[in-house]
Amino acid sequence: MAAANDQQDIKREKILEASHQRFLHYGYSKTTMNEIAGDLSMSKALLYYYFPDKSQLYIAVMRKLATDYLKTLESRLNSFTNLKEAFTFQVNTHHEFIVNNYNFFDFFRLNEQNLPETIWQIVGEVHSAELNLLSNAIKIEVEKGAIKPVNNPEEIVDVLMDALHGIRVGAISQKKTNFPRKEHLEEIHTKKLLLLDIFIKGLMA
Amino acid sequence: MAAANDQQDIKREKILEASHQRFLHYGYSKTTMNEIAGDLSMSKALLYYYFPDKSQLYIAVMRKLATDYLKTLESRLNSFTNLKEAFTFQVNTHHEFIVNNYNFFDFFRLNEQNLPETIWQIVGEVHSAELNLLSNAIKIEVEKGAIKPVNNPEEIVDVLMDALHGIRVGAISQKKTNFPRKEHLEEIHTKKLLLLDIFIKGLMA
DNA sequence: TCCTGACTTTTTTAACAAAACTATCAAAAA
DNA sequence: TTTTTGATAGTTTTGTTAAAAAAGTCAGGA
Repeated sequence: MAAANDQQDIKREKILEASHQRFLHYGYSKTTMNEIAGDLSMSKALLYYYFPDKSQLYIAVMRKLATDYLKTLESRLNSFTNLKEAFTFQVNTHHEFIVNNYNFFDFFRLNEQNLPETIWQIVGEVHSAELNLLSNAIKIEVEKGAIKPVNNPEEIVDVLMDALHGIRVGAISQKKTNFPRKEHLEEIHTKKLLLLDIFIKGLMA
Repeated sequence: MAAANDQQDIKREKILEASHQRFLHYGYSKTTMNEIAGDLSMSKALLYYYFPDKSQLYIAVMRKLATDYLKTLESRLNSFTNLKEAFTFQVNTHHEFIVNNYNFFDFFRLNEQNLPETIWQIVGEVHSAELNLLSNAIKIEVEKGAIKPVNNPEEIVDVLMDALHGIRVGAISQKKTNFPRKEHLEEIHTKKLLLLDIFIKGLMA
């Protein structure tokens, strides 16, 4: 029984890997179930044996990415001594995550409206996990007496995350697709670090 | 000659007003040239005598709004004694502007991609005017010795404006239309003031 | 120079068929 | 009994066309 499940899990894992590659290179809408099946030399029907439908498959991949991302954050975030390092680590990790999976998220760029609810659920989970981790970092600093008491850390972090999210490139701030282009990610990252620097100073003040 | 032009200008102004009302209530795509002409009891053809086409008409209205908005900012912005008041005034004025013209901008919500280039030009102009006004406010503060020297005020203000722009509502930060709903504007405004508060402190530090 | 009614051109909408893809299922293989 | 597949059913996307609506033009009148 355990062996059978192991086998299943391995196969599920293989499917997730192949799907991830396809989604990463071609995005959601330009990837067909036939292609994924073909990559694995299996029939399309088998995919449906392991996953209920295409969107669930995509979501499973996304959930895996999200879990890995959060694991990375979690493992290091409370090991930092000062607040700035912790936040910088978050910004850097986030940047890396986006760069590495840029095409994967074409789903968001294209389908901007009406995405499956589960997607937003994952986004929400990640967001609140980040929010928890970061506001916790603030609380620890407060307890250590490193910064003066903050009445609502969650609110602060929420604003900061929105602000970071708002960083765009170029003078024409809201132009075009709202989703940053890949070639701008580095510039955006730099601007985020600048914002973070000022924001942290503002918190300490 | 002057009289003739005055007459023309008055009529142009009337057309702009009527168009503004229509665009404000019904948005760009749900407003027809026939309706605007009807409001003014004139023929549609006359509209085309004064404006080359519908989008130019819309743009003219937008340019007027932008000019008024900037005039408001300009007139008061260098009369403030401290930086925080100046920036707060900007945020408040911007908020008011958006609230008062919310439906006017449905053009942006719907047509998200491929807007006429001129629109982005206006957006760009407003953006850089704001950027100038605000970074000037910083420079003045520096000269007065109120805050310590800043090596690149424009960059700072650019980041701040992006950050403010990024403020969204609710935990699920990037959900839905990317354009805030009207009922969320107040909450967003409050969050912006919070961000501004921290940011300014960070600048002073 | 300002204005209009009638006209032309372009865009939007609706209906529908063809193609592409998702999803299902009975049955074969392991 | 679990895993796999070929055949096929169902759905979404794409392409086509015709009608309606709106944008845009123009010759001519005041």
